[in-house]
Amino acid sequence: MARGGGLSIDSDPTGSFLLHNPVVLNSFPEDNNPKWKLAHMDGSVGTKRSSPGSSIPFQVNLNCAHDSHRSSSPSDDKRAIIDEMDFFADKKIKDDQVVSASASADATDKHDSASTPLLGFKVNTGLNLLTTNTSSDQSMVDDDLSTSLEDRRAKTELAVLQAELERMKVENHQLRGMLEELNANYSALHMHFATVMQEQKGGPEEKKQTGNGGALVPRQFMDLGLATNADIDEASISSSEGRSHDQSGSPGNNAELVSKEFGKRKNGINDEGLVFDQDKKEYGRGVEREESPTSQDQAFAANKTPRFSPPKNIDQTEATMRKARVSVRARSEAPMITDGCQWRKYGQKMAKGNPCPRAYYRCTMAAGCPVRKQVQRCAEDRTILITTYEGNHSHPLPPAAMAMAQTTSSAARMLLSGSMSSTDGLMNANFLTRTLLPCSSSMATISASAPFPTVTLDLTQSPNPLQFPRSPGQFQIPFPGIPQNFVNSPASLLPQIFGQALYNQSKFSGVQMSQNADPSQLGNQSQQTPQQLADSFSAATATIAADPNLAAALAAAITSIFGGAQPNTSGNNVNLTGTNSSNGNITTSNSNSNGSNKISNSNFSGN
DNA sequence: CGGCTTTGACCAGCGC
DNA sequence: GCGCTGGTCAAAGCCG
Repeated sequence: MARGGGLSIDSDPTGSFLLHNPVVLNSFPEDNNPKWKLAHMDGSVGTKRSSPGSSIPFQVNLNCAHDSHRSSSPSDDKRAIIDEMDFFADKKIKDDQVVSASASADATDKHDSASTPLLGFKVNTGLNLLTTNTSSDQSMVDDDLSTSLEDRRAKTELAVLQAELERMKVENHQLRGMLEELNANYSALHMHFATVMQEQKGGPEEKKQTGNGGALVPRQFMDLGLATNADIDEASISSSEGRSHDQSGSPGNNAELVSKEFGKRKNGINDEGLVFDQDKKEYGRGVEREESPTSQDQAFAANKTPRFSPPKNIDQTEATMRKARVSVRARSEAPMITDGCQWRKYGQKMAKGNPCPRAYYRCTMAAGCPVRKQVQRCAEDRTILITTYEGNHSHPLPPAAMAMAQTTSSAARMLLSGSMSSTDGLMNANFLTRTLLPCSSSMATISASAPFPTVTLDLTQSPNPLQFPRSPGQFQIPFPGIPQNFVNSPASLLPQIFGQALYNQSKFSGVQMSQNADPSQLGNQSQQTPQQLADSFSAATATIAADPNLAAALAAAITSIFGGAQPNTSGNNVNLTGTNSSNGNITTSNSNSNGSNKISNSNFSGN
């Protein structure tokens, strides 16, 4: 975390992430800049067709009006330039004028062949009215035609840039306003939730809600659904910091132990169902446990909206989530995808049916963090890296790590909340499909038949609505367009973008599910659980996320803002780290590892 | 020297 | 019960 650096995307202190981009637009002439790709992901970026020599790359277009030019070939530059100018000019200058103007400019420098004459043309068609030096421009015409054109172009560019800057400022203000409103709403909602909780209960829960210095601080999204447990976890860690971490027990399971006790205290649930015991293969019975006749099921029988029968369900979800897995498939040459967390490899095994070894990592950002991940290359396509996450972090996360944590947490919750609502895994998948489908192109797969509930987020698929499930019983949910080259990028920003998108959508799905389950519950505010409240708030976020123009900007900004509530996140900066940057990501040199316990002839140079 | 990786060993679950 | 497999442990070695 302290080793941040390398590739990063910074929001400004106010969290105006996307709108900050125009400032640096001219700094990345090539498309391999992550910022650039990021901007393209959400469809909010209109064009990247400016010639390298042009200094007017208006890539960021929140109006998303020029997407069609994204793939413009060089031959389309003429029209593309016209579109650029459409930012400020009245719509549609006649094409024939454009052609004639550009034809006369063929003799100019190749880099400027598109922009120079067109800009000059633009000046003549009135854009120059935006400048304050029109008269001087005209005087220059008398002296030297070429010099005049140059100056005109420069001044026009200046005017255009100034106008664009102004526009961006306005949009920035608007977005800031929206974010502030969202923030205020969130705080109000959180306060209301705390009040309700205090009214309903007292004692430990009350203390938990205000346990962080007594003040209610907006938590990051990831914690919303699990606020109580998360608080407990943090309290556990902080209270045990003084003593050495005892690995002789169940290593890394302070959180689980506390969670268990918390569960017992609150629910009186039998340990058998909720104990998270690493020594007993904590991932082995996730689904089965759901079916055991515990008090939870009785509650379910009495109340068909298990998600909202308060804390006990949250506990159960939490416990089950430790068994749920979120698998991310992405093309990457790197040994691991960058998720912002710090990992320590603790094992490597050959898995059946895959010549590539499977590496086991555990989060080392905090002693006792239960989160683990497995990294393995796909047997069929070794360019695909499969990373499987388990558990929830029991410690504050750096901004760069929050996205993936949110992703896994949300996906797991989404899956598990579905399984809690219905014993039919198909419903969950269909539900997920329904709720996540609207803006999608990458895919997610739910495996109901796995030993533990697993959500596979497949970012290797090209957008194709006709894709079929990879295997029976699996369902694929596309995700917002993530360019292939983006995923391929070793400095992939995938976690941030994807994580936020999924998170927002998953939250939204939670709301939908709640509505489907029992609409009457929604009217009863006083009985809302943290999950409900979080879902309600997140529904708004999801709605925003559905807007391709604002999704990325708001997602990043919201993440940065709420992430700022985390103790270890200074300010609202969002640092998206690339593969080579930081946050202590292990860059395992697994290329030297034969990596087999009992099979030693693998020369696979991956994880 | 501390942190990390490597890797053989161990354990538990599961199917036959 | 046995073998297979997945998951984890922990000693040894490496590295900065």
